[in-house]
Order: sequence, then C-alpha cells, then structure tokens
Amino acid sequence: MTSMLNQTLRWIKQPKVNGKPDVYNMVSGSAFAFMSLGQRVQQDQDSAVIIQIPEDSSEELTNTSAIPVDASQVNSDSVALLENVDLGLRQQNDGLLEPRVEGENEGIIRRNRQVRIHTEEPLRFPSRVVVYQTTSDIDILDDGYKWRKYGQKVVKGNPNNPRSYYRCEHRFREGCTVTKQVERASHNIRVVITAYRGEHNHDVSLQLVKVEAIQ
DNA sequence: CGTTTTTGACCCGCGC
DNA sequence: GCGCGGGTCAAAAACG
Repeated sequence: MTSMLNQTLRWIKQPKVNGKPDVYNMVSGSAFAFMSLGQRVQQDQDSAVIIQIPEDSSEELTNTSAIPVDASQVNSDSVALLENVDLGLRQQNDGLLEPRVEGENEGIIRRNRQVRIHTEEPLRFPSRVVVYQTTSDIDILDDGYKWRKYGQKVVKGNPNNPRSYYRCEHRFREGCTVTKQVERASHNIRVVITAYRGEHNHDVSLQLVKVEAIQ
C-alpha cells in the first residue's frame, strides 16, 4: 500500500562545513529559514543562534529563544512558515517562552509559526539535496516516480530506524542518476524523512510506460 | 524464471 | 595513516 506524499516541509542541505553539524535551508515559496534537522542538531549547542518568533506575519513577539542553526551559513533576515515544529521552547507560568532544557519533554511547544532568523555571515545557497519531512504510519510514500532499493544502513544516532537507499528506475534506460534516502526520525517514529539527490531527466509519467523490446 | 530486495562487504572521504 | 561513518556493490535470497 502506498499513499501520496504529503509534503509538509521542504529542506535544502547546505555544503558540509568542517566541524559543523549538517545544515538545511527550509524553503517556503520565496522565503526561507535556516535550521538543522533531526538529532544531529541537538548535539551541537554552539551552532545555535537567537531567533525572534513573530506571532503572525505582521506582529513580532519580544520573546527570543534559540533553535539549532549554523550561524556561519546565514547573513540576512529571512522569513519562513514552519509547520508543527518543535521550537525547543517551553512556556512559563507567565506565558513567556524560554529555551527548553535538552531531554526535558514537558511542555513541548509545536506550532505553525512564521519565524525570522537573524544571522551574521554570508549565505551560501547551492542546493544539492532536497529533504522532505512528513508524518506517516507507512514507509513507502508514492512520490510519482518508481524506485529500486539498493541499500540499507543503520546510521549513527538513529539505531532503530535504518536508512534505505533507492535509485530511480530509469537510471540505465534514460541515464537518470537520481537517488533518494528514506528514514524515520529518531525523535518521532511517525516522522518520515526523505532526501532526494539530483534531478530527474525524464517526466514523472515515464513510470507508467512499460517499454518492450521488439526484435 | 525474471525481477526486486536483502545484507555483508567494500570503498572512500574526512577528521584526528 | 588509521579508524569511523555512511554510500554503494553485488551475490544470494525472496518474491510474484
């Protein structure tokens, strides 16, 4: 059984920086935000920067807190809609937000929020890997293309959810080199993270065409 | 019986 | 240069 991919967040991975955690840019229309994804992030407190969380697009809260972001990647204010995101905050009795201590699960705040991130250094934006994060009870999400599994690996920090590797079926026939990786998030078993590498050189509909050799 | 998945081996880049 | 982490290979198994 499959279901159509329910896209909630779109991420673009940044080039690796030595000693830094993996960084993903989140794209939402023409706006984008910058944060890391998953467990790798939470291990590196040094990469956190201060953000301001607007109540909506027209009003900004005065509260500030930190989410893990690699500050070296960004230089200008950017805005994006984050959907159902754990903001790494907890709400105090007086309603003010404060950073949540790592490992503390009480009072997790998940909200759709417009965020504005203030950073310091130049932005680099060569998009190489596109990462989707969605929530599903099933592993195989139909994204319109046909895939062939070619590997599976247990990756560090997520021992219970091995990463699966797929190649586009048209790799040899049309020379399509697209691959994707699928794994469940270590912090939430229902979250499926799918990373695509490369761009298809053929239409989605090609998956429906069975090419028979005629002698 | 052709096709797809599984799974340990292999390989390679990076950091120490 | 060595070990680690993660991406890929490929032979065998599973599938339909």
